[in-house]
Amino acid sequence: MSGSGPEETPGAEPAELGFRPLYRQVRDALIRRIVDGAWLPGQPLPSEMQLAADLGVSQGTVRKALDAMASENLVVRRQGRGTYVARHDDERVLFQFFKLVPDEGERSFPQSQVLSCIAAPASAAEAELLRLKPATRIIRIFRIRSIEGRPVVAETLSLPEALFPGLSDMELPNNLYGLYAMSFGLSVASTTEKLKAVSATSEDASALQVAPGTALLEIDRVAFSLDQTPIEWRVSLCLTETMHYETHLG
Amino acid sequence: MSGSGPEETPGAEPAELGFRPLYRQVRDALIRRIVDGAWLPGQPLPSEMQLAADLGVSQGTVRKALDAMASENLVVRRQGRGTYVARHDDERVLFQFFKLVPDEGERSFPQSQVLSCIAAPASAAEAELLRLKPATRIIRIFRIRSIEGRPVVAETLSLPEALFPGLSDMELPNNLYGLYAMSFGLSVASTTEKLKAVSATSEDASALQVAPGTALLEIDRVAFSLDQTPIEWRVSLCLTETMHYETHLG
DNA sequence: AAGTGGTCTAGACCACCGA
DNA sequence: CGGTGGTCTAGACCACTTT
Repeated sequence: MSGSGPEETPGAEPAELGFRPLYRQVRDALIRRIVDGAWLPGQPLPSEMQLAADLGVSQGTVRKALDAMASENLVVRRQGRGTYVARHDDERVLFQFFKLVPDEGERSFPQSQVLSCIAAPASAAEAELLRLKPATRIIRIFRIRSIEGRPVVAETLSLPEALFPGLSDMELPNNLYGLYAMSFGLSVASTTEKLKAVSATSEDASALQVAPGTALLEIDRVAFSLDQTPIEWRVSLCLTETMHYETHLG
Repeated sequence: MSGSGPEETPGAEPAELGFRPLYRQVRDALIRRIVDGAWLPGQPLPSEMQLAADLGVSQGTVRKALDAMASENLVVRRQGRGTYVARHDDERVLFQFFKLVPDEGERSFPQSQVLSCIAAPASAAEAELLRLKPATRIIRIFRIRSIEGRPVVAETLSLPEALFPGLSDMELPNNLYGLYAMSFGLSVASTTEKLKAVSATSEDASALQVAPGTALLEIDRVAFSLDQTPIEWRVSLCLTETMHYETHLG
C-alpha cells in the first residue's frame, strides 16, 4: 500500500458515503470476532503482525485499533506477552462498574441473596429501556446484597429472556456480569446510570431493615453489550450510611 | 534522529531512572506552558510542525502528546484549523463536570445566589482535603443554585485563599470554574466525587424550601488543577425530585 | 492555493517476558 | 534467545478550513 484511505486492497469497496478510518474498521472487525466468540475472554489475540497480515493492513493500523480497544477496556495489553480479551471477573467489575465503596476500609464485593427470579411479559418501561417489542418476555430478578452480613442494596433486574435462555433455572452468582459473559457470551461493555436520592417505602425499608423514610441512593442502570445492545436494566436502592458512590471526572 | 529513546538530542540527559516516554515528556512540557499562561484558553497552539521543531522531536511524537491531551480534554483539535487550549466556558463545564440533568427536557445551567462568602482558618477536614497546613486561611462560600426559579442545590465551597487572592471581594458568576481559569489562571482538570443520600436537616430544608427529612443527594467533590493540586472542595445538597445525576461507565 | 490536523505506512530500536 | 508490545521517526496522501 502506498499511502492512505480505505482503499488499495484489490477488490475493496470504492470509498462510499460515511467513511470510517481503516483503524476504526479494524477495531470493529476485531470486536465482531470477539462477540462471535473467535477469541474467548482471557485468551490472547494473535500478535499485531499476525493480525496485520490477516487483515491486509499495516502493523501500525492494527496497533491503533488495539490501543483504542485497550482504552475502552475491551482488551488488555501486556508488554512482552501479548494482547488479551478482557475478562469480566470480579476484580475487573469491582473497579469498572461497582462504584459503591465503604467510607472507611477496603472495598469489597457484596454477597447476594436472590429473593425471586421469574419470567414475565415486559412492562412498558422495561420494553422501552431494553428496546424490546411490547410484552416481550423478560426475566425479573429481585435480590438483596449484603456486606458483612448487613443488607446494603435492594436490587431489581430485568433481562430479555431471549438473550439469556435458561437463566431463570440457574444458580445465580454474586457477580452476574461474569455469568453473562461465561454462560451466554454477552459482555457488558458500557452502562448508563441515573442517580437519585429517594425515601424508603415500607417495602424498601423492610427489605433493608431500616426505618421507612430513610434516605436511599437509587441507581438506575442500563447495561449495554459490546455492540451497544441493551441487555440488562437494574434499579439498585442503596443504603449510604456507611458507604458512598465514588466517581472520578476529567 | 535514528530511531528511539529519550536520547539523541545533543545535550539531552542520559536516560536516567524512571524513564518517561518522549511523548509523555512533550505532553508535560506543553501542560507546563499552558499552566504558565504561554497560551491562554481558547487560543490556538502552534502547529504540530512548529512544536516539533521547537522541541526537537518528530511531528509524530508531538501528535501523540496532543492526542493524549485531547483525550484528557486539555486541548481541542479541529481539523484544518488547529489545536486550541480547552476553554472552561459554560458549554464545556456543563457536559464535563455538571452531571445533574432534568428527568425530562433539556439540560440547563442553574442560576446561583451567593448567601455568604467569607475568609476563615481552615477546619481540619478542609485542611486535609485541600492538602493545606492546619488553620491555613481559606475562603468559604455558601450559595443556592436554582433552575427556573426553583432552588435545587445548596452548596458549600472551600478554597485556599492563597490561590484565589481577592476572590472574596469579587462578583461571583454562575460558573465558578470559568472564573478560576479566567481570573486566577487555574483550570479544573479533574475531580473526585463521593455521592450519598441524606435526609435534609432543618437548615437544608429551609434553604431548599422543602420539608425537613426530605431525601437529598449529597455530592462531595474535590477539584484538581492541571498539576493535580486540590483547589476546591464543595459539598452540594441536591433535590432530585425532578432531576437526576447522570453518568456513563465503560 | 496553502496550511492544518487525520490517517496510513514502513522501518528502526527498546524493554519486557518466557523458554 | 526470539517474540511481544512500546516508542520514535519519516514521509506520504487525505479532508477540511481559510485565504
